[in-house]
Amino acid sequence: MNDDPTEDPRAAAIEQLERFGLSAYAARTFVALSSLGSGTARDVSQVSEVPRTRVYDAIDELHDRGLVDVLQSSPKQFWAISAETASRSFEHELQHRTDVLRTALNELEPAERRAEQRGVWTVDGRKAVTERALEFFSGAEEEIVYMTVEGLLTDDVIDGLSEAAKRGVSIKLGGVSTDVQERIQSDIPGAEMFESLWVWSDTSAGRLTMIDGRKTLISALVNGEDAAPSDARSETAIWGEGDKNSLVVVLREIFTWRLDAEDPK
Amino acid sequence: MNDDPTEDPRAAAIEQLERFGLSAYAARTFVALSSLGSGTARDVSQVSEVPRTRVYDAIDELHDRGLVDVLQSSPKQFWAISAETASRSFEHELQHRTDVLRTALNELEPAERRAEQRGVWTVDGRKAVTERALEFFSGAEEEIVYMTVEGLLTDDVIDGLSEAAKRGVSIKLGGVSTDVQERIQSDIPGAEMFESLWVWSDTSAGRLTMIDGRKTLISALVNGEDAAPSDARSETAIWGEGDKNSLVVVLREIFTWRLDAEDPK
DNA sequence: TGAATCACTCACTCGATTAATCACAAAAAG
DNA sequence: CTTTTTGTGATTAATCGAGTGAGTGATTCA
Repeated sequence: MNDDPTEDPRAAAIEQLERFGLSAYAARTFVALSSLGSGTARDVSQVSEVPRTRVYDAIDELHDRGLVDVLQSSPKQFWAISAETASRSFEHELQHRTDVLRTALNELEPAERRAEQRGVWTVDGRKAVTERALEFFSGAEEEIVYMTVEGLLTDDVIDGLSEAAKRGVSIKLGGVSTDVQERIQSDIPGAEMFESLWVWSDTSAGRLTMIDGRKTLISALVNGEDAAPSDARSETAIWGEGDKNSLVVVLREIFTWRLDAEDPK
Repeated sequence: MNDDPTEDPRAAAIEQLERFGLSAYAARTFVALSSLGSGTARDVSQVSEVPRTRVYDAIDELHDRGLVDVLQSSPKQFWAISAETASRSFEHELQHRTDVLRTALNELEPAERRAEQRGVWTVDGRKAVTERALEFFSGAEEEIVYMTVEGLLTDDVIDGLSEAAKRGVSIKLGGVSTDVQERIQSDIPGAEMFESLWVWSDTSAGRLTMIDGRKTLISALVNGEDAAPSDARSETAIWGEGDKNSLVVVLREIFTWRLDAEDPK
């Protein structure tokens, strides 16, 4: 995947257009026309490497989508709408489609989702794990304990915690270096800090959180299968829910013991 | 296409998920799991009509995307993230991807886009035509003449005109029935109304606009190839740009003649 | 006016992706 | 211990789209 559009804008644009549902020819044709402004099938074919005879189909596709206008002459001339207009057009369409998806999924979602869970679920990938943690935060009612290595206390996590704090949830944060604590104190006024419970600098340590004493998530940083020793470490996590959930029971034991020891009421 | 997600939410959700890049199996599996909350491969297979042996691959795909968590037991249990979380996830991803597309296209776009155009370009489809008209509006510097049948004076058009008016562009509006004029006067304070230049109620009439006397667009309402006599009439338009553009020349003649006659300075 | 080039449409082949089926080993259940 | 169920892997079938080529009509240049 090409994530940096400034490096190879051509390839990046083509990739996105294809993934947005355009055919390969249509995508390359549009990109060619975008940099050309306007031109004939021949022009397009030369810069896009699309067979000239197929440019016409591609143009049809683009014209149907409103991305290209056609000048009826011989040879035909094609004109691409501006980058801004095209982007807005896709933005609107996709926004609309996510709305459709949202209402459809809400429509079929069962009223009650899992009250008590036995066993331990797995989540992989940093994004997914963060997402799950945030979801847990938003369901918190009384207390959130969150212990983490530095790198995983990202802005969205802080936002989530601060949201919960505003609702009156008490926040207990562990594993935060002293120099970052200042900032946290301003972002999440009520947050209570505590020292790491163990040697948290262990290379594979990730995060560990407990919500209202009945929902927990614990993660570790791992190197992907491709044993690249780079710092592109992904994250894998397990979580459990419910008062009698085994993972919850164990972690609750540890947490209450340590927290009480540190902060004796 | 299924545009009404409340009618058949299953089909609507599946379609969107597929178009967002999931395989057919993965889409149907996720939808099944969403309505189930959680379940085994067998459960999923029964409600989704996905072959049981293929559910596992589908789950892999979904797990990689962070849409499904897996409980390692026998039989394995699968759990779908909530409708809201899933929708947000897609929303973020697509937002990011349109941003990538936008910067990539801007990167490629030539500095100067067509100064003078010979010939007449075509645009089809109401959305595309409106889009083009709005683009023209945003490029206006002095004057916009816009003549239209009632149905085509939509909110986005009014917004576009009002934006231009704020920049100091003078607006001349034609074909607006007296009862709607009131509202226009409040939305676009400086707008100047004029009577239709001809029998504008002609069934196939669409809209007609001229920007700064050097850019014009004229449209007609047409029935699609599928000769359904319903009111689902689409729109087809032609436009031209440049002082010497033939379409521009002709329309400018008509407009200045009629406008001067009506509004003698 | 005629020849030659060019533009466009249409029909077809090939290859890749993916849906779908089947066979088999491992694990639970009775 | 037998029987059913679960999970993995391999294999086939079908679908879609990229790529190619033939053929017709238009345009240009001699």
